[in-house]
Amino acid sequence: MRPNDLSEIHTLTLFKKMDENNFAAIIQAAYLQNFPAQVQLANEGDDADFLFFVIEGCVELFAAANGREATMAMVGPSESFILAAVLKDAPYLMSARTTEKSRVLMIPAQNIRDAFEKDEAFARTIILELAECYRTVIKDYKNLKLRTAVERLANRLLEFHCEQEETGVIELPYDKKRLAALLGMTPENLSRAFLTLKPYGVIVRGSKITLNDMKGLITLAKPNQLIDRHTK
Amino acid sequence: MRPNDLSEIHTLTLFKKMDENNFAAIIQAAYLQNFPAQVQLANEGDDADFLFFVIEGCVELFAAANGREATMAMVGPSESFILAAVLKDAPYLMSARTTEKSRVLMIPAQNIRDAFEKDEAFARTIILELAECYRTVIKDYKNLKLRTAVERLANRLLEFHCEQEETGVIELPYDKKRLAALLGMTPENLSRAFLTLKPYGVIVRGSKITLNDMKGLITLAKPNQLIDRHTK
DNA sequence: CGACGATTTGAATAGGATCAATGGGAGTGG
DNA sequence: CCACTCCCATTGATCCTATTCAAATCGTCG
Repeated sequence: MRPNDLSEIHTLTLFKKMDENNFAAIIQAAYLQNFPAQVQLANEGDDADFLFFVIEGCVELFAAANGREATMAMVGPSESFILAAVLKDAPYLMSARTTEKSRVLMIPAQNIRDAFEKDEAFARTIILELAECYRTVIKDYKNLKLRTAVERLANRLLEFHCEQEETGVIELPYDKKRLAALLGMTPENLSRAFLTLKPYGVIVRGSKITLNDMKGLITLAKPNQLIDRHTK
Repeated sequence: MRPNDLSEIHTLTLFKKMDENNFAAIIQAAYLQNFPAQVQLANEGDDADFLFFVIEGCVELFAAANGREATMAMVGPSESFILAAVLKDAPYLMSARTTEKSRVLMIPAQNIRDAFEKDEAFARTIILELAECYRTVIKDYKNLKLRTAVERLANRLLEFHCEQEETGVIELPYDKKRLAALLGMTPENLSRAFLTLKPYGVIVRGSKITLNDMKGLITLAKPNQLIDRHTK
């Protein structure tokens, strides 16, 4: 592992306040790997062998049952995934795959559990991280239960806008197929939802989306602090 | 607070391994109250003032937006709710109301946060509790995304059956309106879903449900360890 | 008994899903 | 550089599920 990588990893929320020795032990056991797109990193139902962090790139969390598949979340740089399974030493509830070329940190689950036994500060940090993850899922769940497909799309566009430069132009961070799955609809339906948003100043050209009527779009979307990540 | 109540509370997962002094401090600050049905205990958006435990009865967690309302979960005896908001000192993401006469333990949020700072064993217990809550929501989310309404109902019936005596007869623990909301459908649709299950041996009489064809029902429901609470 | 809310049933509608077919880029190989 | 191919995305048509609105029925509690 290069020193550069190491210092970057040390700035991850989960490790910031960690005791140096424990951090060193974890790093020693960890793998930092580059993966191409479409590599499956974890498989629903398997025992939790690793805790993962996306360092660069993007990972899709998904689940399958009854011949259907659903995208549960997209994980971006500096975010971890499947922390709960690792802590509980339980099977993964979701599978994970890269959606693009990605650099991923993998820490053996046992090392995480050891550290959490030994290192009090680490345990407290984990709590806050877990609590945040929990609240995020609750928000996603509310989003799905309380909004129509078009509303979900509108709010997602507003989130992308906030995450990016707020220039009025968005670049979709992954393809529309995945966006559709994430929003809980089919690709066909996503296309139609974009059409529905046209009167609200939403212009689609490939993966570039232009928002010409923020006010109108916001009126339609009714973003909500208790559902959406972005504050406004 | 009566000694009986006290010992019962001490057996709650969260407090079992807690240091006696810290436990005493928390109990001293706590309120154990009886509420009639339909009392709202927490309000979405308010700051988290209390951590709640249902001791007896039942509490509905719900959320509202855009003129719609969604039931998120039902909380039964010995279970806590809104732990994450309390730990993060953040606004509640859900509201809570009793659905029947209930006995509820309320612990001021600050006392929980203090204990979590001081008591290492408590902090570790909280992690496992939080991780479990997290996994539960993920399961609920998968349930909603991967199953049709009828499948959700069938699996819920199987869960009730496991929670109760497995005698082939279920007593619904709350009214059908709420069951429908929990399953993400309208009451009308729930009625129709019950009709759909008739060929699978599901007989409805008021709040009593008879399951005459477990095998058939299970074939339809396809219960799944990675979604449902009951194991089989 | 009467009133009210809960539940069921019926009919019409809307929102999404599915199936089928077409258009459009991005990458490959000549 | 261009043609080809493949996959993604769009569009159209149809189907199906679930919601909505309306009305009847059932049950429970005063």
